[in-house]
Amino acid sequence: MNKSTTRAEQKELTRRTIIDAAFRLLSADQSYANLSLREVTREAGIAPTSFYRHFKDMDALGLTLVDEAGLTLRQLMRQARARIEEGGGSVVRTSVTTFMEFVETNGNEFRLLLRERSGTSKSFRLAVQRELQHFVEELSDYIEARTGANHVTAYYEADALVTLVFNAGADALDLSPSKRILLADKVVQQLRYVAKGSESLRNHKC
Amino acid sequence: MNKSTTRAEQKELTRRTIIDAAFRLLSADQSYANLSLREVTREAGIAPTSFYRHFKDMDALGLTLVDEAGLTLRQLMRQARARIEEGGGSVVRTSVTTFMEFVETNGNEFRLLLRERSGTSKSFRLAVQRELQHFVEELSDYIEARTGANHVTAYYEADALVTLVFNAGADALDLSPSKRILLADKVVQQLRYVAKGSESLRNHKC
DNA sequence: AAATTCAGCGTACACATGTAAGCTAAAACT
DNA sequence: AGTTTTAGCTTACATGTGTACGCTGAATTT
Repeated sequence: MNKSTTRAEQKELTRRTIIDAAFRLLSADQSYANLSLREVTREAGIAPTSFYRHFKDMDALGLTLVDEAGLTLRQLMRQARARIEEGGGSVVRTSVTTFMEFVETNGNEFRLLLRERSGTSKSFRLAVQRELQHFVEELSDYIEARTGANHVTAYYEADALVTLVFNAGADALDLSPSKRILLADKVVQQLRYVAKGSESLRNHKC
Repeated sequence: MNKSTTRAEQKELTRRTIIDAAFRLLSADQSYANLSLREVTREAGIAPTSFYRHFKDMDALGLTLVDEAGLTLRQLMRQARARIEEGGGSVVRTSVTTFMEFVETNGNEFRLLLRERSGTSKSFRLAVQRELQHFVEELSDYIEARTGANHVTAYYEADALVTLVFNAGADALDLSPSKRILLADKVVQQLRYVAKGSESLRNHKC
């Protein structure tokens, strides 16, 4: 325990190298599911067997990636909320724009979440679900506070909103930038339907 | 060209055997993507190389499966519409119930669509998209005729409805029957938000 | 009856995979 | 200074893969 833990430091560094390598290998044509341990270590520049010094197996690495991707997304959305509080444009529009920016600049992180949400590993599916649930709950609280809607209603509404946005993100992946704008317009409109419909069914007047 | 094409018949029969074998191998734990040619032929009871007598490669088989799954779904929904026309309960409720039944009884067909929608093959993604588009357009026409909404509005609304139902189906896959009922309630409510919101924003009165 | 087609098979090969076993050198601890 | 720990390496093996090649016998055509 002398000056600085050079050993542990190096280990952490290699661990990061592996994680970064894995992210780098994800693309439209390669999902985490068909990514092999050897590919990852090749990209990371280490021996295949060295992988095990850092992760129990590919599943463990995958769950780490899901966590990181979720974290990135959450940070971005928090940033969007800050922009909103400071009085920037419409809540809906800003949120959608931010999310679409995430999809555009972090396409492979998003693809990971998107694909593993319906993948063959239950733990992966649960991990992604947890990330999404996070957004639904936050949004639900926001709606409840803002509109005074009852708990269940707010939750249903938030869930629908998140679902629509997430799916639009998935669609965006295969679209040209110009068509993405149209897509954004579509989803903004759809979110308004949900918000308005929820409100309208709440106050049965008229 | 004598009595009956025994040769072509047999070929078609084997083709079906392969298709059925492939469907049988799909499950919560196995996606089409990580299904090997050899696994399929083993299940079908033919030699690996015989596969090529029927399909160019696994992609060709996969696209066939997507088509068949889409067809099954479409038939079920048509049947639901018949039930509705005959005056059975709510349009929304009946549609959701029918879809949920499809997910329950044809889980693996649905999983195929769900997974390949975001898979690594663009042609698969497009194939699934086409199936979904089919529903959106049909529903869009229905809404336009029924409510007199403008073309774009009806389309946006239909798109949102299909997205919500499809996603609920995905969630249903990992749930117990009792929780599926709650899920169905949720999605029914969400669909009503969309319908009501769309209508409400259309007639700006009140 | 003779010739042709072809669905299905067996063999074979080159390749990629996950991971077990054991070594090494440097870091960390005593 | 001596001992222990350990990140990373090399080698090795068993297993699964896609598919090329050529055969066979029966169905079909001539």
